[in-house]
Amino acid sequence: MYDESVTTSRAAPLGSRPLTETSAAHLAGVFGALADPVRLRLFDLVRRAGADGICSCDLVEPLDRSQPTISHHLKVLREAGLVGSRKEGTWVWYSVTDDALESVSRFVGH
Amino acid sequence: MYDESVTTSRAAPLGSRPLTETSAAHLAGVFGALADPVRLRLFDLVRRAGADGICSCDLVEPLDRSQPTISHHLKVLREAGLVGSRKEGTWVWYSVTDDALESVSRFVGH
DNA sequence: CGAAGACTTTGATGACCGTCAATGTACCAG
DNA sequence: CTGGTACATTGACGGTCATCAAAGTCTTCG
Repeated sequence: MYDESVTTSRAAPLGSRPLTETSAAHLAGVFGALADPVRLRLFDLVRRAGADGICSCDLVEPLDRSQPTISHHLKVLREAGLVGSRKEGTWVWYSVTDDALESVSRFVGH
Repeated sequence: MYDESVTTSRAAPLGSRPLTETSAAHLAGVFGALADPVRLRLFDLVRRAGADGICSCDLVEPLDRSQPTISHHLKVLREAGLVGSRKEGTWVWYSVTDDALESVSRFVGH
């Protein structure tokens, strides 16, 4: 069984070279960080918080996961360069960093 | 140990609602399809082939994986809506479909 | 028909992932 | 110091994934 709906039009970034093995690995890492529903919604919530960021404590309940699980996912997002964290007293504020998203944006092409 | 480099500026798509559980699952699926180095380079090669597409037989050698493995990865990309296939005689031509990439593009926000 | 080529599917294996309970660590209030 | 709060880390468990060899399905050609 084959898919016959093959309508293509989007061009690859012209003038650029095919993905090298290492840059593919890096990009795949970023995509991997976004390849989980919980992390996606987590990232979405953080992004909506804007420059001020959002407290980690406000991310547990809306996602209906245990606190260690949220902590784990935030770590993954942080290590992928998608979010940054700032400790303030007892709690931690998260906000997005544009670096990783820009790699994605450059790959998908506008 | 905390990451102190928190420079945020990218705004979330204004006027849109937080990601629902189902749309997050769908998007995560697309990201998951791109979360592997081999699949990323595979997709990159297909995209570079343009509207004509590229024969599956020309995708095995440059990625240095067994032919069944390439076939498997192409299936993942196809089921994610990232590429389409067209059978022609004995062999199969792959080309990109913009649908899935546009979901990504809309999410990352230009 | 029979052989060969191009893919796909199956089965097996080792690695990785999401999740939570339990525990650990840092900070604040009294 | 004691208790409580906000996170992070550890350890364990079940599930999924990438990979290949082997076998199966089509299709073309003689």
